[in-house]
Amino acid sequence: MSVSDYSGRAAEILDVAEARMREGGFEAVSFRDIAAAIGIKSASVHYHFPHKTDLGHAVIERYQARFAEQLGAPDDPGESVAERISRLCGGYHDATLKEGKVCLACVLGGEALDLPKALADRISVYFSWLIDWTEKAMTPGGSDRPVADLKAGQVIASLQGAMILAIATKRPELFLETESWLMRTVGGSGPAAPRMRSL
Amino acid sequence: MSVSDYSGRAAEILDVAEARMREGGFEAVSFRDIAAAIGIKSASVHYHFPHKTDLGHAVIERYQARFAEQLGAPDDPGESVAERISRLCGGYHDATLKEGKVCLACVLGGEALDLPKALADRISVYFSWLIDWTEKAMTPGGSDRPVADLKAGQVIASLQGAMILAIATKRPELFLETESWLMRTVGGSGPAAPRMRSL
DNA sequence: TTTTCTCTACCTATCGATAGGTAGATACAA
DNA sequence: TTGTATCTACCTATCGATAGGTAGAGAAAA
Repeated sequence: MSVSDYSGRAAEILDVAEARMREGGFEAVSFRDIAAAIGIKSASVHYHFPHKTDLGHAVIERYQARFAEQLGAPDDPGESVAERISRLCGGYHDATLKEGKVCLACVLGGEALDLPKALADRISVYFSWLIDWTEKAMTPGGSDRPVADLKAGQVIASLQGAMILAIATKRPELFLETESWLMRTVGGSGPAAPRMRSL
Repeated sequence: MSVSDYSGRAAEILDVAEARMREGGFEAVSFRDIAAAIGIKSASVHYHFPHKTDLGHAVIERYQARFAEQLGAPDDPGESVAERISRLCGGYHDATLKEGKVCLACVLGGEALDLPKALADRISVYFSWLIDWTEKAMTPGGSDRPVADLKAGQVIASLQGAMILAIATKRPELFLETESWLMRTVGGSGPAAPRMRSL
């Protein structure tokens, strides 16, 4: 049982908090909003998450755990680089085009300088973890150096930046062009044929 | 006299508002904060900018005008692509490493879904303008198609994303690797030799 | 005298947070 | 089986702080 397994009310609260956070950042989350959305009182939200920082921290923690599960292992030798990068892009793709929202870390990263220190630190950890995953994912099994003349940080930066542009301008092609470019550039040289996702 | 020429109190107010906005987004700006920072009363801020949306709009307007001046013409035939892209990167470079803050559009873009409509629309216009500038800048004089297998939107997305990563993780190299990659990839094939900025 | 700017003195709404209480379930001993 | 205790999951009511915004007076320059 991980620290990020929530059920019942607590999970409902985190769902609403995460959605609000991805729309307007940490300051856009309010105990009253959450309570009203669920149909309880704000004091009950405080029962589950005493301080706002606790709530924010739990949201990020669960978010990363869920994404990690979705991404899977970055170093499974039975898998091609293309398959891994396809899963990475898929996460961003769904967030941008299906959910129509920017990813959590993107919003919080933008306002990191104004976040409670605990949250700013947690976001920093999230980014480092994701870059680390991507670097491993870009390294083909049996090799010791990543594919492509592109660092893992650049891959993540491209996805995040494209996501913001696409959402803010309501022009999904601004994300799609980055996604297909990444699949060509980073995912194109794995041992297995790139299995393109349906776009 | 442009709409973005402000002086005296109004300019002071915009300076503080812009700084706060770049740290914590639109919601982090408050009339009381601004007034206290300058040494006047919040009602006086309302005199210059009646509503918060007016203030936000003026900040973006002035921000774009200043950046446009810094970028110069994207189609001066006497200039290489490298020189133009170098100026573009330079703007982001200074914001990230000298000012230590994410750029304005980046923060506001992240919370675009929660912004007053007038501001969300204005940010969208800003992004479209910047992508347009970059597309022109990537097209060498006398040619009709851009240099490099990279669209203008991807260049901006990379810069913005790298900026967020660098600030949120306090790892400037995450920005620098994108900057030098862009100079190699996009700026490297202009008629004049790429004049590298001091990094 | 009119315009420009800043002031004092408010307003209402909302924020995160706390105190204190309660209904219901569970557990355990007499 | 009854009485006591404890825990969970909420509740109402309220706190001080802060948000954006307004009315009207005062000062100073044109």
